[in-house]
Amino acid sequence: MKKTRTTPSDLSATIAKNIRDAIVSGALIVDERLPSEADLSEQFNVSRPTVREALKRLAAQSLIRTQRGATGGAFVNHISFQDAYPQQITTSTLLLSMNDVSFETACEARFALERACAPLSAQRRSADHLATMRTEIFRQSQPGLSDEAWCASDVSFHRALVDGAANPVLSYQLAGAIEAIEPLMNMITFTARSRAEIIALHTEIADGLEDQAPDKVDGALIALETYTRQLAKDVFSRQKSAKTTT
Amino acid sequence: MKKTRTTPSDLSATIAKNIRDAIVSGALIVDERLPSEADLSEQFNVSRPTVREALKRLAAQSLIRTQRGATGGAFVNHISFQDAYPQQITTSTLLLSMNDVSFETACEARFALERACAPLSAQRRSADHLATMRTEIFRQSQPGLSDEAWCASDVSFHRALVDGAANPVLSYQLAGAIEAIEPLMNMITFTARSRAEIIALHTEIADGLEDQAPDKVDGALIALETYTRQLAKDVFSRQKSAKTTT
DNA sequence: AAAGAACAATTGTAAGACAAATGAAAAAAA
DNA sequence: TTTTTTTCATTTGTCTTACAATTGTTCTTT
Repeated sequence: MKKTRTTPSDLSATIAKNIRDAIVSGALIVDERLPSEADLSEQFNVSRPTVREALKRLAAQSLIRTQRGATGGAFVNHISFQDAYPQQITTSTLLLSMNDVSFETACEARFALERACAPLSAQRRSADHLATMRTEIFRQSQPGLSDEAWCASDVSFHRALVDGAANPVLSYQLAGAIEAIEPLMNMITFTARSRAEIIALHTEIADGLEDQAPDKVDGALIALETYTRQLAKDVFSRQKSAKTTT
Repeated sequence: MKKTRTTPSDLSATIAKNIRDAIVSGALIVDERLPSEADLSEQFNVSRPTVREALKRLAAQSLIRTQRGATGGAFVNHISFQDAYPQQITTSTLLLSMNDVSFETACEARFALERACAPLSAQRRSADHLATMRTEIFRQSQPGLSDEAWCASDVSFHRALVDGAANPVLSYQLAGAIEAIEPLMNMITFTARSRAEIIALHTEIADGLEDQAPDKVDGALIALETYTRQLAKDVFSRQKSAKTTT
């Protein structure tokens, strides 16, 4: 071994970490302008392309934004919950698809989190949230609704429930769980019969929230979870038997 | 306007999105090798530095890893929950610090999520989880414990609770919530008196889990939330009065 | 004084070069 | 023949230089 090699021979990663730490620790505050790429390359003793690679890493995490022109540069980004949603969803989706998470596990997590929101939502939900849920229930009852549209409506319904809790931290956390699991849900809610059952439970949930009756909502969510898991079990066993007969 | 300008004049972002979509959609599978940077720059008709900026964006999201050498290149990464934790925590931390999330809101979310895990944990917690919790409680009872060590121990305790639910999706979601809120918690748990109270509640939680008594755990968590919020209120009002007298 | 033109600063992109790593193939030695 | 060494080709990591595009500022002209 020639050198101690504390650096992982990846300057752009090192520089990115350096700047990221400065942002997280508060040394760089929101909307503050970073030194220009030329200045940074001098400070860190690297070339401009290397600095740029580091900045792109940070941009990928929405930590900075860049602007061209005379007064341009890289600025510390204000990360809103809105901005963080897509990243959260992308990561959650990949985590589920790459780690052999069973439907059971994903479903359990999703409903556990959603049930955590329900009491708060029953307490605070606005007329808007209730209206959204009623609208989505109506949409779901339309016979011609495509599977994709059904799923989108289902997501909207449950997001309204979660948003009703009026806690952005919860909404953010739940967004990943609900949206990432939706593709898995797609497979099991395509028959008219299951739709009718789910609509009935959705109605019970909306009623419970309107009446500010957390127990009623909780019961409906438990029923919905049970029903969903039963449907999934049926679908999977049917797939298996179809495979053996072929 | 000269052009339609669908491209935001940010080639590396466009290329990154292109490849990211291929990964998320499953067109590129785990451990598959991407074309070399030279090939990619030909395919996308851009220079190699631009391709590299795109790849660094993906690397920042842990979507790919790169390797030098003859058989090297960029490979689609297998994202484990373990890998995703730090990103989740970084993002959550910044979201809290940048969005004026009140302590009340953060605290409410954290305990709502944790209480969602508690029944599952009471059902499935292993001896290991219980042992970890007992160990941390013991550590917390040591008089000389620094504030930092106390907080770290507190995090370990609650993570053991959450991990006891044996649901990686829940553990992942909670990691962000618990760890990101910890800095806020730091401010309020520094007196011996509050430590003693918290240790008592921790013990109640551990007992409840050991006895597989979810209601007992839930009660203790509610008490802990109430106590924490009361402490926070006291600290803030004291800060305010200190400010006015100065 | 107002409008327009030139200017300067900064990021975005390109091209070419060399260094470093690394596996594979070829050559040499046992 | 088998093992070790050497060479080599491929690929990423980094640097240098250059130019294009954008945009606020300053100067000039009307």
